[in-house]
Amino acid sequence: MTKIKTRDRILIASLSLFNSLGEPNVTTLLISDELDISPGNLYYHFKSKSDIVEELFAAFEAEMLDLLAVPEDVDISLDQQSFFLHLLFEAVARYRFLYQDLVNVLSRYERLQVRFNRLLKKKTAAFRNICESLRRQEMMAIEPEELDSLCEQLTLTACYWSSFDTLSHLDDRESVDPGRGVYQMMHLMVPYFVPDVREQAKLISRDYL
Amino acid sequence: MTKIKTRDRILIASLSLFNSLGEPNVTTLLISDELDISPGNLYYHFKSKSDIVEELFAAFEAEMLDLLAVPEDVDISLDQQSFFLHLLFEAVARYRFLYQDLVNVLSRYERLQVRFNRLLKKKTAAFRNICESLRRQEMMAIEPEELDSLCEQLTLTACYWSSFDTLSHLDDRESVDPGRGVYQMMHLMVPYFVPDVREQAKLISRDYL
DNA sequence: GTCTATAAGTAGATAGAC
DNA sequence: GTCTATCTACTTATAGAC
Repeated sequence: MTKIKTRDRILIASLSLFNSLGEPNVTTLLISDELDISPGNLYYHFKSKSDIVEELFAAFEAEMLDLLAVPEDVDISLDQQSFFLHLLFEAVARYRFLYQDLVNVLSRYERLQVRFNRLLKKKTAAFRNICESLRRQEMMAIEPEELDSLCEQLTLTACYWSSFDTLSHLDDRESVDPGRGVYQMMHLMVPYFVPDVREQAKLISRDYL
Repeated sequence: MTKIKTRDRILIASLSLFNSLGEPNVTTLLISDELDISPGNLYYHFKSKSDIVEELFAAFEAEMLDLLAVPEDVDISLDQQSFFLHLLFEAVARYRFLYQDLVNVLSRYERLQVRFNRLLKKKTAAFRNICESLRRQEMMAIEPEELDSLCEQLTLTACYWSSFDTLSHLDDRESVDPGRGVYQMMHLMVPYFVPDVREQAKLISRDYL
């Protein structure tokens, strides 16, 4: 029986509530209620609600920066690539409250805007790295203009897939399955793979359905 | 000098404020302030804030249903298709407040959920119609599995492009250029066009940059 | 560290005069 | 139709006892 510190319990409960109800709909009172602690106690650990949000964002940011540190000039296999996508979608899903009401959240916590944008840029850059690696290995054939468009599209999809997916079942917002997202991302790249690789990629992608 | 009724002025101002500040950040007081009328006056015309939101949604819904009534079994040209996309992005941009904080808005105005989902389904169906028309004309070559994935991707992009685009410049949220969105949508389809059409589509798409 | 009590501010909405 | 004044409810945050 490990005893989790109250401070951490607050973070965990907040993340869970934010994800299922949307950050703007979660009050500090609701968080403390959920944990059976007093609101005063919550404010002993965090001087404001925005501190909680910012600390959760920092955790997300750290995870993403770690994940997105894709080395250049390395040969990436299809399996590594789909695994990367899987981890990416998993991380986004765990902090999906950020994306569900993105404009609202970013406008109320202005300090996050720059950092969020930096993550977006890194994401696009990571996709570009991957595509260029695949091209060097002659697995992918794509023109520069198409590559730009594809990488933007991959970034957009990485951001919004899970929100888009939850739209279909807004009633139960607890569970999110990252699989369809990975499938969709793979299928964005499929047309640009050379024929052999294309079939292989389709096979891999189907595992994610 | 036409005199616009106060009721309509409220709708217009609300839409504008919702789009630029995000619906949750716009209070009824702010709306009445913007119009130099009293909050009481606003509540004379609308019995609640949600009435304003729902009336704006109804207008959006009507526009979309009109636009999405794509006839089946009709030959669609590339130009018609890109024009359709243009109109679609324009409509979405004009009501972008709905998409910017979609989960939040739909969870606070529950009655909109079903209707929004219906629009989403119609959107996907419209894209499917278009693609199948292009396939019948032998302009597009695509397998069933790819078609499913493509139509979903088109729907996702139609929903979120303008939100995604505003992320880059969150400071000035007044103007939104639908062009890039159309370009991006065209480029999703480009790989599936037959070679001749592909070049033509690329040319058309560049006009939207 | 945790509680209770409460302050301070803001939102949506109503009542009643003009 | 429009205004002023006001109510109620809720949210964030603080003070001070245990």
